[in-house]
Amino acid sequence: MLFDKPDAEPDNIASVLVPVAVPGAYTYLVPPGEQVQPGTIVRVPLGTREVVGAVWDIEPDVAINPKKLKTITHIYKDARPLDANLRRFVDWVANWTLGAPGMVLRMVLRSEEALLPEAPVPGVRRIEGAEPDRMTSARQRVLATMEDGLAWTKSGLSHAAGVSGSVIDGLLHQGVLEVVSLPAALPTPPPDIDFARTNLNPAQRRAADQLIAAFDEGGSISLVDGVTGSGKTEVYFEAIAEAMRRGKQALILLPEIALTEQFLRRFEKRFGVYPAEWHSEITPKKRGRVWRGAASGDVRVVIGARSALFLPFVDLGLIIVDEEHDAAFKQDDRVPYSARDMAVVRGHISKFPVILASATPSVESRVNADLGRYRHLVLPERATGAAMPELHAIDMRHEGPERGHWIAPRLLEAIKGAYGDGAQTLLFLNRRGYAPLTLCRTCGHRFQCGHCSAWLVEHRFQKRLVCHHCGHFEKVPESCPSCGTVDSLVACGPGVERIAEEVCSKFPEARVLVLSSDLPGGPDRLRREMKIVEEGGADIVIGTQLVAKGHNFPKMRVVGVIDADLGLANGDPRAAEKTFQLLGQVTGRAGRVTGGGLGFLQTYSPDHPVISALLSSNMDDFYTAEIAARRAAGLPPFGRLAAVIVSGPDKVFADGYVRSLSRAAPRVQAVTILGPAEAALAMVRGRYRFRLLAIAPRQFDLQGYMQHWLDCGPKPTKGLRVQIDIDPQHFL
DNA sequence: AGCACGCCGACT
DNA sequence: GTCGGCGTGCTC
Repeated sequence: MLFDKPDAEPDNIASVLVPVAVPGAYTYLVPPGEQVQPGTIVRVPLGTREVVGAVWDIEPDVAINPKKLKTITHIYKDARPLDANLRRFVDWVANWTLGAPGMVLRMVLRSEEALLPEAPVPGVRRIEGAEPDRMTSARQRVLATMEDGLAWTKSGLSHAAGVSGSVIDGLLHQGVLEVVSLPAALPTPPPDIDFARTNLNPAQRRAADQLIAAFDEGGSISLVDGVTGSGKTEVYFEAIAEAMRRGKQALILLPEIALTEQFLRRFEKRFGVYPAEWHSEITPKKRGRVWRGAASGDVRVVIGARSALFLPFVDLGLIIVDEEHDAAFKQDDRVPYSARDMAVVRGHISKFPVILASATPSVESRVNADLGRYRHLVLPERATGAAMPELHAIDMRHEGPERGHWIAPRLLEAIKGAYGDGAQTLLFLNRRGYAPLTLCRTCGHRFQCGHCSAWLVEHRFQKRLVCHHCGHFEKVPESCPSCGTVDSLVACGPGVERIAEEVCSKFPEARVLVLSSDLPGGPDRLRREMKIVEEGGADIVIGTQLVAKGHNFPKMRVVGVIDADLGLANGDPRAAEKTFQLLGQVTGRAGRVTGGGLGFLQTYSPDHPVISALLSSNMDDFYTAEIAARRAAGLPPFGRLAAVIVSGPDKVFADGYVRSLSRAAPRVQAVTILGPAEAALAMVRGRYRFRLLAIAPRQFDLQGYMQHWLDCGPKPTKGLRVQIDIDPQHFL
């Protein structure tokens, strides 16, 4: 076929990545007289609408009829083109996740406001020589405040001079002041490297020095592995200071939940200002400012949730992933990625250091450290000098509480002691509601969710039976729906509400607080209540896993884990790891500032490697045992490939399926996690050992799918997501 | 007939 | 991801 459209000469066309799930870039005509380069952000027609995309380096692989080509409708000249490293990163992530590059680009271009320059702020300035008709004391104060001749915003001026806005309006009206345009405000002023130097203890100093030395290595990874309270944050703050000294920007990634006021205040204490924030709840206006600030270099330090990893930093020189073991770094929808792994990739591409920090590192990070791929920096002691809490097992087989109670006598004694001294106790049980299972005493009927076959959990405050899997709920009935007997329903096992009931009966005078995500009032109430605990406004706190994260409770002396075995046998190959991390974080809350914390683990299996490692306070015991256990179970070596695959079109259904599967066949284990194209390919090519641990909700030929993918290239398949948890180290 | 809903394919 | 087209099935 002959295409002879003279306009479609190569210099008039451009590859544009559009934010939709198509396999590659599309071709557009560049408007006459205009110029674009790779990275230029443009608006293009796509189907019936217009979308924002970016000019890309890759050539479209299908030649299309030049007559079909549409023309770029707008070039965002005020937005800095995305640099080559960021473009490589986008391509890399797309390849890794089997996703469309356009969908990854979409994560970069998530702020529409960012693409246009911010409207200048109106301000006022003194007109040289002009005087008001009458001088009043309010006018006097305004003019005195403006002595320096600089321009002010109206609100800033009225505040500074202590007058109302109408005084300024009056002066404007008289021609004494004029309206001028002020440049838009920065999202935050630059941090001051020398604002308040921290006194580091020798271990912290050594770690900080190594992090600083890492800047000369052009891209290396450090695992900062320190017990709760060891001052990891202060140590990596020194790396941030070093990045700034070298004129580089820094990014701190935190799991969403930990984006707390508390952390921002710590940053302010060291650097004099709050860092720029980036997370899902930031307002569009601020979002635009931070995006633009990152791209222009006006913003030097960003603290954000995982999506901050896709900001277009002009000169990024450091990424810190704090609480690197946290599952919140994994995105499960749209482009499934692990921000921790992709941070490592971004650092590798741009050749700058990446720091992973945790008191309970993930097994794969520990393995990478042991193998020498990561620099391993250990902070063995609390920075304050406070001792680590003394942990004790309470063997429920021998010293458990009486029937129908859940707190063992020894733990009760400890609570009593702390309460008597005015110190706080935390009781941890990772189970919301009153009781996890309700059954009929007469006929044995068990309340089950009609959607997903999980047990319905009684929530006594709300008078409901709730499915914790799919959110389905129903009223607690008066009589058994199966045999009709009235008053025959019995609650089995404890939830936090039931523990609270027991605590209240044993300590009727104590101030008892339940911290659970499902209580009415939402995040605001939780934030308030966390603050109450922090300030000592509660004596006994009963909490689910949300007490494990982010917050620091300085007055907590005793921590009691009601059921330390919970979660150890739930069919997830990471069960031991997750439990270790959770209990490690929770028990770390004890005695963090006030010396001599006490921890109790109520357990039926005190010899389980997770429990005994926690008791020995030697974290290495856990990693050694866990690595050996996974080897023995035939799981592939870490960093090669762990696990599996599959969630179906309906994730709830898939989860329910996996649960019932592991109940029916305890040896079948399942995980759903994130993963890479290369791993899938390697799997098909037989380069890696793997074991299929879970099965898709429907009969699914994984091997066949992968082969097809190999033969025909990536093809989005409806209703299927391939998710493999693998460490990108092998592919860098 | 008229419309709500779901599935499918195209989008340069 | 988003839209339009088209089929199915149900209601005014």
